[in-house]
Amino acid sequence: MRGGGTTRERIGRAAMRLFVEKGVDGTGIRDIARAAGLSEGALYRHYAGKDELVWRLFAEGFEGFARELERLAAAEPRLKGKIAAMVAGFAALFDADSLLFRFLLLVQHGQLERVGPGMANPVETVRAVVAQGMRTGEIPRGDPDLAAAMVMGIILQTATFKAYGRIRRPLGALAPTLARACWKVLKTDQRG
Amino acid sequence: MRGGGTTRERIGRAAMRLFVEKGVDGTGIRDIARAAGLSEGALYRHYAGKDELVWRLFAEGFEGFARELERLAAAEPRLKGKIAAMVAGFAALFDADSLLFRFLLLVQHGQLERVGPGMANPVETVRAVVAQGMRTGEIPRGDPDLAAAMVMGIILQTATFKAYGRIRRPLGALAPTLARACWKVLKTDQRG
Amino acid sequence: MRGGGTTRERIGRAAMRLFVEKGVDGTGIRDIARAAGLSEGALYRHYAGKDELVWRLFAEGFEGFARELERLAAAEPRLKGKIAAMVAGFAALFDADSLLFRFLLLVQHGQLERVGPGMANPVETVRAVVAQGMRTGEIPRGDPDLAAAMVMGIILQTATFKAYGRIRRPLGALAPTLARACWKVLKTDQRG
Amino acid sequence: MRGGGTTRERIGRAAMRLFVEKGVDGTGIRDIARAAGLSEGALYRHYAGKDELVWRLFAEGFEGFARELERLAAAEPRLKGKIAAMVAGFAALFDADSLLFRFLLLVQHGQLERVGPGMANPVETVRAVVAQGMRTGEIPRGDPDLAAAMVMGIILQTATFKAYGRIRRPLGALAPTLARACWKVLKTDQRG
DNA sequence: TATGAATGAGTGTTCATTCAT
DNA sequence: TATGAATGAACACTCATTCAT
Repeated sequence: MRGGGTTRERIGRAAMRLFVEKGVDGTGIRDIARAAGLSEGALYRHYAGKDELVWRLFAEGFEGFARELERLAAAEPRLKGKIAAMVAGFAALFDADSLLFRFLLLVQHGQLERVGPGMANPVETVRAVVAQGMRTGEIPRGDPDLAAAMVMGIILQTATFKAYGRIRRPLGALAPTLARACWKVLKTDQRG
Repeated sequence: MRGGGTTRERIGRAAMRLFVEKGVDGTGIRDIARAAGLSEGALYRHYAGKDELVWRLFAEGFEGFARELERLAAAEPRLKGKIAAMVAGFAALFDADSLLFRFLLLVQHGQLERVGPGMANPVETVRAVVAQGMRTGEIPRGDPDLAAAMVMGIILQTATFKAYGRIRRPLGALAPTLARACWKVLKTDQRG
Repeated sequence: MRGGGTTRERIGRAAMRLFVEKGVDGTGIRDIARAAGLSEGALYRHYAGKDELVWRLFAEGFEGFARELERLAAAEPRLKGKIAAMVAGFAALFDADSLLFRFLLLVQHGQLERVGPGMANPVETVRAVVAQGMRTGEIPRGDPDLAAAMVMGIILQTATFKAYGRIRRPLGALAPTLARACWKVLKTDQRG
Repeated sequence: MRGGGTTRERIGRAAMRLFVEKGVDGTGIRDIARAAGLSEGALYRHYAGKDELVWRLFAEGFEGFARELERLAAAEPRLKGKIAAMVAGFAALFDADSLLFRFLLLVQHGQLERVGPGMANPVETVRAVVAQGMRTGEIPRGDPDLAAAMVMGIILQTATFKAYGRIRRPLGALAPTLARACWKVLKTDQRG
């Protein structure tokens, strides 16, 4: 077991890096095995197949992050604080593990249909927080999906620009600005 | 030449539909040829290959839409109007041709590196409008990329939610709300 | 198209020969393609896959032979003649195309479950002729499956010995002897 | 050592069952190891490899049964009795251990070339008994291989039908009928 | 003796592209 | 211009066997 962690983890990180660099379809089992330092056949001791590998990496990151978001939001009593905490959470994930963040962005559209209703989900978490804020009157009533979309868009598109190098500062440094922007958007009345 | 338009156009639309439905890598030349009503070999009379087909479809849509955005922004004298017009332009494209919009969203990350600096580009258009607004003092100074990211995010994530069925109204109906949200975000001071 | 017949037929004969020589599992698509003088990929233009190739070869031979047996039996008015004609039919198939005969013997156990009830079937043909003979009183009543088993066994085991080289004469020369043996077996009372 | 017998025997029985169910090529070492309750590597302490495992199972059953047949035939003074005893021996093996019988039927064609001339062999035993009967004048002279083929066919095809469920009674109950049929066949003059 | 990770050659199959017709 | 058979390299995956522990 060269490198840190278990063989399974080594495979996972190598795969994630390649997926982000070359795309999932552009990355072969051979590439992953070579990058992880073992043979193709050995890989199947640790993951049932390529689809399963992609799914496991996605599901673990997706659900883990969703739970972190839930925790952060729950620790704040009021909506404004919850939004700020969640934005900071997104930024922290990106800064701490931008590979994982970019991987999640990359593969989400192919994996979301496998996300069952019982699985923790960052989108649902944001939507739920926003919807609750509408019920408590902290923000104007409106379509919570639309509100969640705008908040998510502010965060994720900024992360995308960062990933492309259009933005140089760490997202953590931008989190207060992003949070303020999200808050203003949420305070906006959705009616004409 | 069954169906409207030239053979080349028929191929393009058939391919675009399949790419959106099954992904670019999940769609074979044979699928496209069958859907367009010709043989595999004949397809190569119209496009040099699969990569070229993807690129042409992307480049035409991308550049065409960028020029439309430029036109819409140029027709408005002041920043607020430019933003509203561009948001309405995004919404109109989605409502008029959601297949093209979703195709552009889908393949952009694989194609952006082929977009040269001389090519019209919606992202650059938005960025340029925002940067000009900062120079004229219509909005506070700050990082124009960050501002453009937030504006693009509000629009594109809403379109994504719409594509997933999370939002049911046509984007045209939401455009005023989205424009107002964008404007508030742009008016936000980026400094802590 | 080197060699006689269509490419599809060339593939079929090459495959059949290899299957008999090395077994179905021992024969790879690569072997078949090489023996048929084309590339692996091209083979899939003609057969959907290896299983399909085996099945088509089996089904065509199996059903074709069953119909020939039916025809031969139907041309004789009495049971003794039907049995003799069918035995001669088996022998003629072996002598004319021992490759096909041996192929059918080889793969039958893997393919019989795909043989639907609507498909002509040599075993059922023999069984039906025997059962009819029991009804007409030409042979003693008994279990028609047992009677058919003994008749088939006399024929097929002799063919097997011939295939192994234990028997040197062509089966056609042995057919009268085999038919006589079958007839004696059928005349035997199955009761203690 | 769970279950009866040695580990080696447990492996052998598990393998034999899987071979009959799924075919030799369709059964992997991992399947066998799992079914026998040990690991893949451990299996190699007991058998040199898969081919060796198949061969040992075949050779033991084949030779053991041949010797049993020899014993049964030797205990009878006259040909008719020898034939009846051997038929009963086949039936008894099938009824007592149909797994072994079906395994022998299944793999014989792949293994017969490894059967050396010094090895006891049911086919040779039957042939020798028949040939001796021809010499003693108990049955008409003729090709002993042809006679042996017909006798073997009557028995083995009936066993095959039994294995497929076409025949429901135990073979032991059919043995007298089969023996009578064999005897009639042997009494038949092979000349036109 | 037993384990199961690792190997490396092998499997059937797919695919973008070419080309004779 | 159109066809579709052919190519050849790639693909994900399986397997019998070995070996460090």
